[in-house]
Amino acid sequence: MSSQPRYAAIKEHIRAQIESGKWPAQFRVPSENQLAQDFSVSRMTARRALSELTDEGVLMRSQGLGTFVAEPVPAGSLLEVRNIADEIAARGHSYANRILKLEQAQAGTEVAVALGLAEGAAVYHSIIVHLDNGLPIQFEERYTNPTLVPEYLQQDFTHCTPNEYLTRVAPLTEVDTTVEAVGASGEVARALEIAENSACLQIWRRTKSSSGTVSFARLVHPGSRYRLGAQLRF
Amino acid sequence: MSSQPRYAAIKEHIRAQIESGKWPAQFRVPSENQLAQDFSVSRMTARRALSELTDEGVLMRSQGLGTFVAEPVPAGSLLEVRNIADEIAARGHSYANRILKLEQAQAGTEVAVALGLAEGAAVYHSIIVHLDNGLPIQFEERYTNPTLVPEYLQQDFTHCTPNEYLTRVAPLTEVDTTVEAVGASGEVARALEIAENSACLQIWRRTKSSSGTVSFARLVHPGSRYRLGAQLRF
DNA sequence: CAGTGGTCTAGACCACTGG
DNA sequence: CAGTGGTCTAGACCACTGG
Repeated sequence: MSSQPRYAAIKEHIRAQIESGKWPAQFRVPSENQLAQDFSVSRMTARRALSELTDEGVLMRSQGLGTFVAEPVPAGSLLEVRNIADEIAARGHSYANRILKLEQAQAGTEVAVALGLAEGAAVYHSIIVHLDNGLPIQFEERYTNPTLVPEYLQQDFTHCTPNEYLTRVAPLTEVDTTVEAVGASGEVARALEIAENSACLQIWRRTKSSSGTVSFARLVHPGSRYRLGAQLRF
Repeated sequence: MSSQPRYAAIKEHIRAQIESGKWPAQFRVPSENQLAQDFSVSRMTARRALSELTDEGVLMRSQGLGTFVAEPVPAGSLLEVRNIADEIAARGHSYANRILKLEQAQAGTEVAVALGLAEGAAVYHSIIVHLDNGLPIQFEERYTNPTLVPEYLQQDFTHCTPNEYLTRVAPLTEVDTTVEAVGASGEVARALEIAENSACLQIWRRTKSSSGTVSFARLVHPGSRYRLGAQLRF
């Protein structure tokens, strides 16, 4: 509960003000000294909250002037986290999936780091293949933090994707995305019904809510059947 | 000269060790206490250097274990159009390129549609391979509208990338981006020095300025040598 | 001038890892 | 156990901005 560091609590408070609209873009946030007084912490701790939010693009700072709420980043559809079932439905196609795995597992190094857990800690592990008009279009391997989403294994993912479920029970506050091209491994090739080593778009996605890192997913799409798009305006 | 903060000097020193190869990936870097002693600073200042490099993805830290050099991951941004030469320079690597083509051509159907010209109209066509530390990292094929950028063919692209030149002469107002995975064609494989059909990240980019569609580019990256990343916050 | 953020110190206590 | 990183304090001096 109160295991959260104090600087994190201050960050959360500031985020909440911005999200509620109480602090719009260009709003001047309290100074380091003011926050230190309000939260009964040292100035260095208040400063850490402001500095990290600045690094994250949420705030802007100017020496002698103060700290201000930054303009929200414009994001194209490439950058939204969309639910694959909705995407397929929007194209007027039929959606279906195959649940290949849904179990508890132990976190390996990479998963532990991504979820902020100890190596070997219990995690929920799912592998689901999503079909567009009967054709496999996404291989979704996902590791979920059991502490934050204890009911994960009990869900019926045939009618509600993990993405849909997770965004409902743990609203997203932050998403890290990496996109790369890889050749299909044997496991992925079989699941997607494509040739081994054929080019695939692989997306790594780490989703966080206010309570911590919720989930870490690898999404693999056959290169021939999927594209990501975005329109940016300046 | 000495106007540089001390934590920045420590960061620079660590970066130099990594770039010179003296500290390879997984190498254990000196502890906070050790650095504090070596540089005659407080632990908090040494810590700041390590923390910032960790946030930047250069180092990895584990409580009780130590701080280690991270695996290098070149990552472009999904959110902005960056100049590949700047990206490479930002990683502390050397940039070079090979100009394979720079000529006038006739627009095919796809190019004509993308640039909003008639089929068969004159366009400028360039193919340039960009190298990161001597390793091909991007195959850039670009079609440019001669009406909007008449001086394109006269540029010296060995020292200024097309991207850099175009953003200078025709400031961007809009960019359409599509990302997909493809197997390398023979031409691309030869230029990037990779095996044919190996997985590549292919980016289509149409850039517009206030006067119209300036340029249409296809950027192909070896899957193993490039990633796109984005951090989104809500 | 008072207030702001930027840097820095010399301590402290804690959780965690390995031997 | 000694060593590591994670958090935090209560001070300090500085450069910068506005009034």
